Amino acid sequence: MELKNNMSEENSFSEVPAVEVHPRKRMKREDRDREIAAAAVVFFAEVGFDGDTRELARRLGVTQSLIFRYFPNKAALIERVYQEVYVGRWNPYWETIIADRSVPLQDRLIRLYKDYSRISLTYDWVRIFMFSGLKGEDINTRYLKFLRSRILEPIAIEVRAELGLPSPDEIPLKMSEVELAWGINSRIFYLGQRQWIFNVPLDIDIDSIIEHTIITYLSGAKTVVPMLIKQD
Amino acid sequence: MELKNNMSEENSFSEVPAVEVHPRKRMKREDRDREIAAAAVVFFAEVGFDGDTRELARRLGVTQSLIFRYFPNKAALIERVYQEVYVGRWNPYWETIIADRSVPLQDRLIRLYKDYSRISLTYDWVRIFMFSGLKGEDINTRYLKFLRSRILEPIAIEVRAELGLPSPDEIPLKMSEVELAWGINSRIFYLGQRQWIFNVPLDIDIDSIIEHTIITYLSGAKTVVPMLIKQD
DNA sequence: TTTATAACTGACCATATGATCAGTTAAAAT
DNA sequence: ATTTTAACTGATCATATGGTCAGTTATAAA
Repeated sequence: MELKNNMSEENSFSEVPAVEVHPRKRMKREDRDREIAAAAVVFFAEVGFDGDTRELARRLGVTQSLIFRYFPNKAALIERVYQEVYVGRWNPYWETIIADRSVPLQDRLIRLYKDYSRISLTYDWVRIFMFSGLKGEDINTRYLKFLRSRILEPIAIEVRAELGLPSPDEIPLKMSEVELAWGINSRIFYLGQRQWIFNVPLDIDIDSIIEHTIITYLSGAKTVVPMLIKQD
Repeated sequence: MELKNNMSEENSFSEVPAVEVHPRKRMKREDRDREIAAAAVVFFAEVGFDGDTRELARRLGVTQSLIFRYFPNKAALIERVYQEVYVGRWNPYWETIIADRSVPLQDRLIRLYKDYSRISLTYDWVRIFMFSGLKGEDINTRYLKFLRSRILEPIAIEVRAELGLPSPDEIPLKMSEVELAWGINSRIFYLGQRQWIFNVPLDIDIDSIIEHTIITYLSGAKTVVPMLIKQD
């Protein structure tokens, strides 16, 4: 098997110009804007939000003052990075997979998390997420609340159905059932942290781990959830 | 129930003086040294290692220059913080709990992780761990390798015994079995991150979550591990 | 080819921060 | 009470960094 040489495609059209260091000198406002934003994501993911704007400019092959002609101040640039990463990379498709009862639940969850991990186990994503969290930004809080309502609670509901237990209309979802679903996400996210933050390699491939995680979760849910919904 | 007024104990002896802002002016070298180190842990946990030494000094009620009479430079102070947090808080007792087969495995694991979480789900611990990881320090890598050999592999071995499967002498531990045990830690650690970094409150108490986590893990292991050790 | 537009630069400012050191003073030794 | 020790301060330096702005120049319109 040989790698396709995509160098030959260089002069093809592209909506978002890749972050090249030696392109033409002057760019259209919109293009340069996107270029700076994209480079900022990578740069801040690497060094954190205390990263020097001069260094960012150097990587872009541009003066530092130019950055401040596109963004009023550093905070605005960081805000833009959040938009790119948190808002821009969410895929509504994930929400639809979960409820599709024509597919076995185990398969749905595996498919969901394999796809989700392609975004959220990225170097950029994992590190930006941690840097912004540690900075005390509330965007993380909002993201996780969103995740809870769009992914975790739906999963807990499907588990009820799968196990032939009463629907949430009859017995409302317990917090502990949702907590159990957090377990999946924590597992996945930790993989990203090991890879991109702690530098501890994963010994087996991510897709296998995801499969085991889902199987473990469902297996555990079968044991634990019936107990949980009986408690007052 | 009333709060005990411990103000009256103020002039009692104490080995390590608490971080008081208005104690006597001059301290013995050893005491001040410990005081600075302790304050540095809290301070850097809060704001990160880019935190200003002047601000740290202000919190100690001391001049900034004093800090540099106790530590040659900021890097040395940070190194000291690592010692306090990583080395100083490890409890060898954890390693002994696991192998005590007079107690059911489930109980051992629950006891282990309840105790472990009292340290590693601390505001200071969780945040220092992330800040140092993001800074690229290899102490995190070393810590996790240590954790793997002292906690996770032993757990995987006990699971083998519990399930009546061949011992590691006969069939060596698979990476995937250890990966499964990582699942427990990832779950626990994520709780800490939600609390102390992402500001997403835990809806139920940590001890319950730990119990569910262990039950889920063992339940999943029963399903998955026999599969794993059969693969080539 | 000339003109008009706006992308871009270079020099500069104000402030923040790690680090140094000569000198001060509380507290222990005499 | 006096001397000695060492904990501590205050002023200062060098550099790094966010941000500004007058002026330059590539590029497209005329």
